[in-house]
Amino acid sequence: MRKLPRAFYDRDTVTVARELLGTLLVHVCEGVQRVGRIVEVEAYLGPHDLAAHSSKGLTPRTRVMFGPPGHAYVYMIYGMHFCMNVVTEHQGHASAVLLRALEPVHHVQGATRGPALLCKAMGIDRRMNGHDLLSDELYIGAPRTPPPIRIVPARRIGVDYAGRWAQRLLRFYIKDNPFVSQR
DNA sequence: TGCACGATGAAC
DNA sequence: TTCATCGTGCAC
Repeated sequence: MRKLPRAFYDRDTVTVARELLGTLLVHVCEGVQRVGRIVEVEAYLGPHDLAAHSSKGLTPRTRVMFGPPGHAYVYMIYGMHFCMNVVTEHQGHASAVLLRALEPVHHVQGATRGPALLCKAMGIDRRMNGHDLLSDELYIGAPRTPPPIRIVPARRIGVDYAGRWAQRLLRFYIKDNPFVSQR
């Protein structure tokens, strides 16, 4: 499988978010290669985006978002779940794409509709925070023959506190795909 | 040093 | 609609 190069991530975050749809997330964990097709994502544009964690500035938690593109930003939410992002754009821009739902492809067990369920099913936790996505353990690949897809823009989930930023259509999912999260 | 709250999910 | 559960960021 063709591993997405650094240059893929080092672009406009909305472009990266849209083009991530249909690609394959791969995590090799304890000898097991888990693969899932990305079917739903959200773009977080940077410190000016009040829904983005990086809007709090450079802190120990948001450090990875401020780093170079093509790395995993994994954080704990509600004291019990993990969510995975892909860092985008050049160093210091502090933007990322949240992976919200997967379609199981290989060695994926359990529900994958929702950012925390996705991480659980793929075996991704805080240990993967800051991990390079050009590594052999965790990466995203392009399918050889990507099927045509229709992309639907929507409001991001759970960011009502972000004022007008909550209204922006920065969530994207594959139309009619049954693995897109409900809500 | 304390405290309110969250890019969620599941149960009721 | 409520709750589980804890790291973060910010107030004091």
